[in-house]
Amino acid sequence: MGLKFGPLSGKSLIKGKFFPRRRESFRPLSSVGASTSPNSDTLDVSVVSELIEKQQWSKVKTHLRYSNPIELLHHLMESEVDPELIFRYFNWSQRELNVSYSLELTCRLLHSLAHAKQYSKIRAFLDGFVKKNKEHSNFTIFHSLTMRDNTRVCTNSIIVDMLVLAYVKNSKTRLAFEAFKRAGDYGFKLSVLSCNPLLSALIKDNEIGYVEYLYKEMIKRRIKANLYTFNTVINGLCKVGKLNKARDLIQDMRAFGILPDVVTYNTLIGGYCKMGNLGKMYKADAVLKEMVANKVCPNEITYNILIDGFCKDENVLAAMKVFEEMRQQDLKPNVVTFNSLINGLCVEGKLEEACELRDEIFGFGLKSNVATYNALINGFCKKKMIKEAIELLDDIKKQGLLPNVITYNTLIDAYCKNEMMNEAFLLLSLMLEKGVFPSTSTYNSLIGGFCRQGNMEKARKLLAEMQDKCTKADLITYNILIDALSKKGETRNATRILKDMSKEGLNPTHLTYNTLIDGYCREGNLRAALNVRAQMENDGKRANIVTFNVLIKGYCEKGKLEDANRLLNEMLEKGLVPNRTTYEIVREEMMERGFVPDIEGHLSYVSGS
DNA sequence: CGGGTTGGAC
Repeated sequence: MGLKFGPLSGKSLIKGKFFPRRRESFRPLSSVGASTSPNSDTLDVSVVSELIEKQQWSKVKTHLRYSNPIELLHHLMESEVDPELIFRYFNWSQRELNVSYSLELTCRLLHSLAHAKQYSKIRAFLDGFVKKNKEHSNFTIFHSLTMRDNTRVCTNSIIVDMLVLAYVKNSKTRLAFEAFKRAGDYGFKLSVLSCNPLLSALIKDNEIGYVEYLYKEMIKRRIKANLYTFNTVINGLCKVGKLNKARDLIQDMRAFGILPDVVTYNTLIGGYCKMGNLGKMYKADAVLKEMVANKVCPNEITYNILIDGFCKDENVLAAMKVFEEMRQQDLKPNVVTFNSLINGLCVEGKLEEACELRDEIFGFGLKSNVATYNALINGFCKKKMIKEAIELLDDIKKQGLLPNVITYNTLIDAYCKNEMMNEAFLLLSLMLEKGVFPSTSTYNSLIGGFCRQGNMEKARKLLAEMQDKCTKADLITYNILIDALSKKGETRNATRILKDMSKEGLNPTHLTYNTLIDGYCREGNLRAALNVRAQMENDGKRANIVTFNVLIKGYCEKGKLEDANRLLNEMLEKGLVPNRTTYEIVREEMMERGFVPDIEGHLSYVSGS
């Protein structure tokens, strides 16, 4: 391997301007050995590398009088110097001499590190690199990686793998995803080791569309998916309620020779438990049976998921049965188990039983935690027993526990819902005093409180304040504002908010659109209401039962009963089943005015159910 | 070569 960059004396990149060569007048004060005496303009690489190894940086510095740092790096790389030592010099010179190396040179160093299997060094470098990197796009990075033909695609792939991982670790998921996409064009073959964390990050960001894309792309590129990959993707699908797709994936994994494990089934059971619909626990139970049939043994987490599911279904009795079964299986309940049960009792309003259960935790060799108290506080708040809830705040401290953001949010929300805004703000200052940072939920409660009072000015002010503090407004924030404005008759402003949220990259839901449609209907502006419906369907969201109810009511109130009847028929054609609200509208708004709608036949069914 | 999946409270 020849010196590509020529003898150092001839091709100084900085032309001696900043590192003037004063061969005659300069003598080092000390040196490692006789040969280190800089008496020629040829640099002895072995000497410099020895200095680097001993971390004698001031001496390395003296050698830089005869060459510049970039040349020295070139020189070290052309010699057989240990890449780890070169890397040390690279870091030191960047830090202490403020040298900035070209991307190409940096990539060459990464290659030699990869070749020497110094992977942790590459990871450390890339971590720092993505933290501060503002000037290099994935495109330029990939370009630099492939510049030299003496490198292997496989070495590059490892580096790109680690780059993706570094992006993910530094919460730059968008860049990680972009790198993944581009990697395919460059022929880099990524591995599960970066794909799996990327999948998890995308799920955390609610980017399920990208999760599905990534999964399909992995199969296409023959990146070997493993059990974690499947479990992660299944988790993503469950999070957005795509349970059928999640189940299909279990078939996919079998086709790949990977068998579902306890995590797979727990995830799927959890997915069913989190659904809001009726009979969800029946489906969750079916998965449990399937799991056992496939010889996968339920663990503590399986039972906790089921117990929580039944509790959320307001069926503490069933939850208690599962709890008993759990103990029969010799599985130990933990504090999560109890918290779920306590929460279930609280939701059913059984506060005494909930408190009793809290007292039993200790007997199981367990200690209650802040979540235990949060569940209780929530129970008292929902019964409007705010004084008792506040007293629990003292109990938390007595137990040596610390209230967290959820504790404060629960109480602030209770104050806001009971029009006690002053108390709510007192708690806000208390939490700030204690160093607990308000979350989006905190602001949502406060904004909701002002909206309830019809004080839109203060609500908007809070929205601005939260954005100032980098607390992101979420879907709920916008829904609250749109709802309040619609109900106040400020539909124009509500529409403006809808536009704002889209600008923020938040997708309006059925609820968002329906709220706005309701606002226009209340104003009697049916044309605008229909426009919003069209916009919603454009957005891929089909009118649901609420949409129709709101519109039908709007038409009835304008006396346009024929049009209301037409909507009723359309609703049935679309396979939507009228609910109680539909029935009430038809009875109160249509039949009392002597109008008999076509769907009369359906009504007896609805009213009877 | 390295990383990673499931459970509780607003």
